Amino acid sequence: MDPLEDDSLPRGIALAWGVAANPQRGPKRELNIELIVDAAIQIADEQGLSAVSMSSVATALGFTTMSLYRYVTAKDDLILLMQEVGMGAPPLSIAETSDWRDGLLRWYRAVLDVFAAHPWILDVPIVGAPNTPNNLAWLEIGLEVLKDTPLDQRSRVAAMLLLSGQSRWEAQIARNYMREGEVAAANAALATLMTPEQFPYLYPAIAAGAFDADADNPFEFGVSRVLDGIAKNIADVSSGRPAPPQPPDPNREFARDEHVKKARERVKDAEGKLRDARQKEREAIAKARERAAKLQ
Amino acid sequence: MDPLEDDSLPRGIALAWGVAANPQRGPKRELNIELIVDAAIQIADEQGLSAVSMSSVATALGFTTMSLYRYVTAKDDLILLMQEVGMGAPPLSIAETSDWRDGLLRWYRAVLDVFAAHPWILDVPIVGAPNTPNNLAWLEIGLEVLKDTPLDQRSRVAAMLLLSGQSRWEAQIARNYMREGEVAAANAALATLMTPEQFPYLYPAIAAGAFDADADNPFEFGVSRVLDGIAKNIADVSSGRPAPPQPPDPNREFARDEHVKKARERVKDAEGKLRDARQKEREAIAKARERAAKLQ
DNA sequence: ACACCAACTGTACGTCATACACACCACTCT
DNA sequence: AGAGTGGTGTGTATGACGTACAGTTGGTGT
Repeated sequence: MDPLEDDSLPRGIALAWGVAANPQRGPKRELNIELIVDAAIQIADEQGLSAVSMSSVATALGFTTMSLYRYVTAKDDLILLMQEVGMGAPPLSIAETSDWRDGLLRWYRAVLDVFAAHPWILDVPIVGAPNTPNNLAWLEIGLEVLKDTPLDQRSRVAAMLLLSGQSRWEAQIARNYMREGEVAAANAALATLMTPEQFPYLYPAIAAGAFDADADNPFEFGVSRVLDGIAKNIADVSSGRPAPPQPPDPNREFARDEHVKKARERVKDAEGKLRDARQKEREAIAKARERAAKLQ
Repeated sequence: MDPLEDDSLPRGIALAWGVAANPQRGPKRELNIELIVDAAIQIADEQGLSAVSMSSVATALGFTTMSLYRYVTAKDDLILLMQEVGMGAPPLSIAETSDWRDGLLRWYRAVLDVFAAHPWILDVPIVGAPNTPNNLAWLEIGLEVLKDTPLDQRSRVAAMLLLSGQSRWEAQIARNYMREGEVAAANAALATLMTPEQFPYLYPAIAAGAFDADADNPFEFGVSRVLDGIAKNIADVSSGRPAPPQPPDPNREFARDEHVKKARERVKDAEGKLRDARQKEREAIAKARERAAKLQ
């Protein structure tokens, strides 16, 4: 019946695109994926992502745990679909402006709204580039906002990626500051632990309340900087000026793989001695224990 | 012996600051926290954070699982300490420049080096504002870099927070693009699924290779924008010009709590009907099943 | 009519974090 | 010196979790 089916695709992705093969034979299905995902989302909304277990979802639906596996190959699939459905489609009003900056700000705020409604989305680990319809739709509408901009394709995508990251980060921070009591307590504890000598620049900042929940701090500091940065890039490009290159990092004169390996080595080396010492300590303990065991 | 002890502090934090109470009585301790944390880090370095279990760490050390609980109240403590130790102290060379922009770039690259060496740090959930020595030291040195800047305390902290977020995000992305084969495969799959009509702006971008692993794309696009944004902010402040306010969002005229609640409601409302429908469907199924059960 | 396969159930397994009870030990106080 | 106490590492147990596997039942294509 369903002409679209593709076994080569991860089941979750296939489901998200609605191209999963649906079998014809056998008893009629009593459940469906939307129902399952929806139940899972409801649980996550109410009790957080960690409360979403195959069993909790199944019981919410009145089925057994294992029945879900007829619709989803693994819990990861379910999580992926939750994220996709939870994000939803971006409000089209985002693109209803001719000012790219206004548009991106709308985009950003819309994303933050989604995160406010479904905070658990922030707990879903990022697996790779977006490849499900709603997630791509968010990217799409962002690119539409940038359409009259002189940026090239790569830069547009990079700009949207940047904004995505910023929105996630901001939402993350906001969530942490949700419980204000904890913040105050943490700040107080911090004050007793850190000394002005240890942290000459940080201490006064905290004393000045820079760590408190946003009082008069310009609320959207982060996005504003990001948008300013994009604006500068746009201005540079449209004035034909090449973006001034960052000063090269002596350790970054390699291809990416190479570089990461290098960095890894450098840090590893730095930690090497300490590690070796501890390894030895560990071995010494192990030996001592063996000896003790033998004696006994 | 240890004059510093504070029961009111979460054990993990106390340990990080080295102010955890160390008991006098009883048999000599065979283990110590550094050893445990170090073993855990080694496991995470080699097999990822998910491979770190109380049992795996204990066996690596040659002790029983439960013995670790004499040093750590819960696995979360261990994770917190792993993060703290994994971050390490920031290289002091970061502040050895009089140019804030250069300094922040060094800061950023140093953080990326750490993430390259310990990718699992990205998997450690952010719990709140940094409150352990090394994490604060990173913030501290960032503030030092900004010391000759006209920014006020809050803005400096906000700027560092922004840069932190960007570095995490960039590292996250970089990690995802590590497995290039997968990326290519995903892009190919995507091409078969999305149509140019559905995604008029995105489709050409992908076709143009905007999704491919960084080829000629300016490598540090994100940071460059962020630094440009901070530069603009600095310029504005030092020229006495007040930062131009973002256009107010009609939904953001409330205090933060209020706003989040509001947003939550809006999205919830939007989804309400769908949800209700599905809830009803679910109930209908449940009833049908009950009836069936009774008949049987 | 029959064969087959699919939908849901039930049970089982391995892993995990962690509670709790033990046996043992060293410092402290008498 | 001897007892008491609170600490050590160990062993066992529990409940939650994801999911493999083996039914049992029921629809559909032949």
